[in-house]
Amino acid sequence: MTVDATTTTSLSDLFGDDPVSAALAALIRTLEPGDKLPSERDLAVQLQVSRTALRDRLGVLEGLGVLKRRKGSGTFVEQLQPSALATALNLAMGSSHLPLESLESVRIALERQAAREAVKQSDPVLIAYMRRAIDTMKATDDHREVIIADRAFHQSLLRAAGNAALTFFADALTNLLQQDLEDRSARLQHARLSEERQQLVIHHHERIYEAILSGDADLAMAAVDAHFDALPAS
Amino acid sequence: MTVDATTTTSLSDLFGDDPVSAALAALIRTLEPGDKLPSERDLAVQLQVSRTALRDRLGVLEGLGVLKRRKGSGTFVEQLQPSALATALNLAMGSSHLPLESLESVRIALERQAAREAVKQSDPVLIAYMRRAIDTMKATDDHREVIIADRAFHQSLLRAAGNAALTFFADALTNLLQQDLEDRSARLQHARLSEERQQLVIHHHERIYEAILSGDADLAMAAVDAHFDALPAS
DNA sequence: TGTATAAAGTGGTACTACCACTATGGAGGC
DNA sequence: GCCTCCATAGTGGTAGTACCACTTTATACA
Repeated sequence: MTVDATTTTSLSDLFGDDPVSAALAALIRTLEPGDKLPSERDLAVQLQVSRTALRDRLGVLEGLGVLKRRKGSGTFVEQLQPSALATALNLAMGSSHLPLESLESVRIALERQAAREAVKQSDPVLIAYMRRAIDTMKATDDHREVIIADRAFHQSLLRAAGNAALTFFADALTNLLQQDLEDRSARLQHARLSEERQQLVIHHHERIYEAILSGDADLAMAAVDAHFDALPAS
Repeated sequence: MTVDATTTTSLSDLFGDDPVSAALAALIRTLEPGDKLPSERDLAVQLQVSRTALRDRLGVLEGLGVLKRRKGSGTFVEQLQPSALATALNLAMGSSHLPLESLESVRIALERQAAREAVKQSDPVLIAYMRRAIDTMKATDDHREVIIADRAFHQSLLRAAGNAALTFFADALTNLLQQDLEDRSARLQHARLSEERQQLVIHHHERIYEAILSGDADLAMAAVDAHFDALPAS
């Protein structure tokens, strides 16, 4: 990554004038997800701060989603988890801003882009997952399986783009929107699609799938838009 | 996904079986951004935990970006800050995953969506900001002002959508990409646009602006795509 | 060789004392 | 009456200790 020697700048900028957080950030940069950090006691000595202060920063970094402390085991570098972002967004939604519709709009934007990049990527294996999700939905009429297949299709679409950031944000939003759904209708039967509606969904998915196969990025994006325009919150 | 009926509430799910975090989350939900939380000493008594444990959770929530502790003043509910997300993403980038290009691709997706919604929103005041940014870039040849005007245009476009989530994510990405730029070329003169290139940017901005004014959402999105296709990382 | 148990190591909590900073309000001057 | 200054109470931040609960590892035993 950054090799310039003068890099006191951006690191300290990230955490203001806090040298401990900056040192931790630098340490994390040298590690891979899954790696274990030194013990809090060792790290406190190494950074010349008390364990109390160290733990405070570790907590912040855990909140950011880049660390995970496991009781009895140690502290590990986490692959940034979409769920962490979802948690933050969930709290933000409660505090009035970030309305639900605006989040759904972001999700549409991400899927539209995913369709575009899936065309360029053109990975037959990943695209095959989309095919299978469509076929699954065609084959069943159990409303739970239908919903699962629906989600599988959209998830496959995102994966087919082969874009880590796209997947990350989309997962976070899915996570969040699902949390919200469970909140509002805990027991209310998962809104089951009518037979007619289900056929419409399949039709739209087919169109998206075929557009991606055809190699026409604009057509693929249009197909995604048509899907969400016709079936909001699908 | 897990559909267990035992879902007491999503609150407890959010923080596992940690009652302290759940209680804090519930408290935060009842407050507005800017509101002050009880002092740590009071809150610790109220939640029946030590100040140590309480501070640990407060640190996590601060990392999530929903709280801000100010020395000497108190702890306040924050409007979820894009910069917090940017910090997390920045660390994630260092850890190999989430490559820069994938993040830029998300930004494009968001701006494309912004153009689409700006058409629907059609707020003359917000659109006027775009106009002004274009005119500013036309009028100056100072490379710093050009860059500022460029950013102003894109920011105006995002704002014109009138979509909080869109703005939030875009700001986070802008924040992040800018941090990264400063990292790599700290002293390297801000890549100044050639005269030719500047004219091209202006042309593209004009096309986006006019498309939004015309009310054609598809045209607006196409204009955004044309912009980024011709001028990556602009 | 395999299993059970002990030991070492880890993060989590509690409590205390103190520091540095901020805001508040009252005393003094104008 | 009004403003300035400053002591003071209140706040988050840090340090250090001791201990707990859990996990992992090493050891002893069968």
